[in-house]
Amino acid sequence: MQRAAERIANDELKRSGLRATAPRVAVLAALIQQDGHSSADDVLCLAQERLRELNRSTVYRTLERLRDHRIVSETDLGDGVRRFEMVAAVPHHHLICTGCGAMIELSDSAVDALRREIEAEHGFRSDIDHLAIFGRCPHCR
Amino acid sequence: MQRAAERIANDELKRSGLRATAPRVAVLAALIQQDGHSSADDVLCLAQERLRELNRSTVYRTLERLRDHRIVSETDLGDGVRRFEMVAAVPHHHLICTGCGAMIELSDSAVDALRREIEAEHGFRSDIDHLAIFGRCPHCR
DNA sequence: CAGAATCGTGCGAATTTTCGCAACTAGCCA
DNA sequence: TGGCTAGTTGCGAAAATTCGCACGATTCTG
Repeated sequence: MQRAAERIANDELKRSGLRATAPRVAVLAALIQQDGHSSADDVLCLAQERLRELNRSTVYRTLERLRDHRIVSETDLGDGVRRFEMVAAVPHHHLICTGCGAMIELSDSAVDALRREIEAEHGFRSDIDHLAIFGRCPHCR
Repeated sequence: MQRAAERIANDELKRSGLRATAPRVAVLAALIQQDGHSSADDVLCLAQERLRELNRSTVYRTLERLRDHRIVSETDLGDGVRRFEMVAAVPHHHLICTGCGAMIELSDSAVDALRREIEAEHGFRSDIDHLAIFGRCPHCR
C-alpha cells in the first residue's frame, strides 16, 4: 500500500515537471494515504515514518509547491489550522455554517459558472479547487 | 479625524449589537483610518496609539469578532499574512496571478450569481465579502 | 568533464496566530 | 444594593507558519 502511494506520488511529481526528491515523495505519499483534510502536522508525522529526518519547514515548502502546481488544494476550514488534500478528480467545496459549524458539501457546478464568467470577462484562469464558504445554514438563521 | 473614526467605530459597533469597549473602538477606528488591506500588526500598532496597553491577542480576537459580524472582511492575499479591511459598501474581490502577482479587481456581480445559486439550492446564506481567487492572468499563461 | 548557476534541504530563529487562565466589567434581576 | 452571569481583556505560553542561511545535489553550459 505504502509502496503504491509512493509510486503514484512519484508519477504525479514527474508529470508536473517537479523533481521527485525523497522529501517530496514522502509528503505527497502521505497526502495520498490520508486522503482527507490533513493538517501540515498530520502530513509531517506520517511522512516522517518514511523519512525520519524530514523537516517541518520542508513540509510547508513542499505543500506550497504542490499547491502551486495544483496537485493539492489548501483550505482554511475555520479552525485555526490550514488543511491540505489531493485535488479530487471531481472537485468539491464546502459551505460552513458559522452558527452551528455544520459542513455542507457543494458540488463544483455552481462554482464552475463563476470560473467561466471570470475567464470570459478577464481571460483569467482561476484555480478554484476547494472553496470554503462561510455563512449561515437554513437552520441557524 | 481620529475622533471621527472613533465615533464611526462606536456607532458601527452598537449598530451590530456589540459592546463598544475601548479596545474594540481602537481596533475598528484603526481599521477605518487605514482603509486598505491591513495586517493584524498594522492594526495593533495604530490602535496602540490610542490605547497603549492594548494586547495583541485582543486585536486578533476583536478582528475575528468583527469578521463574524461582517463589519470587516478577512482575506489571504498569498503573502504569509492575513489582511483585514472594512467591508466595502460595494463589495469587491481580487483575482491574483500566481505567475506575476498581478491583482485584478473583480466586481461582485459575478460572485453574486454564485451566492444566489447557493441560497436557492441549499438555503445557505453565504458571507462572501472579499474573495481572493488565485490563478493565471492572460499574460502569464 | 570542469565550473557555474540553480534548486532543494535541514536547521534554527523569527514571526504570526491561537489558547488557557485569572482578573475585571457590565448588565440583570431579586 | 448585592450578587449572579456572561462577556471581555491582558498576560504569558503554546502552536502554527515563515524566513534566512549554509550546505549538498542537480542541472546547465561550454
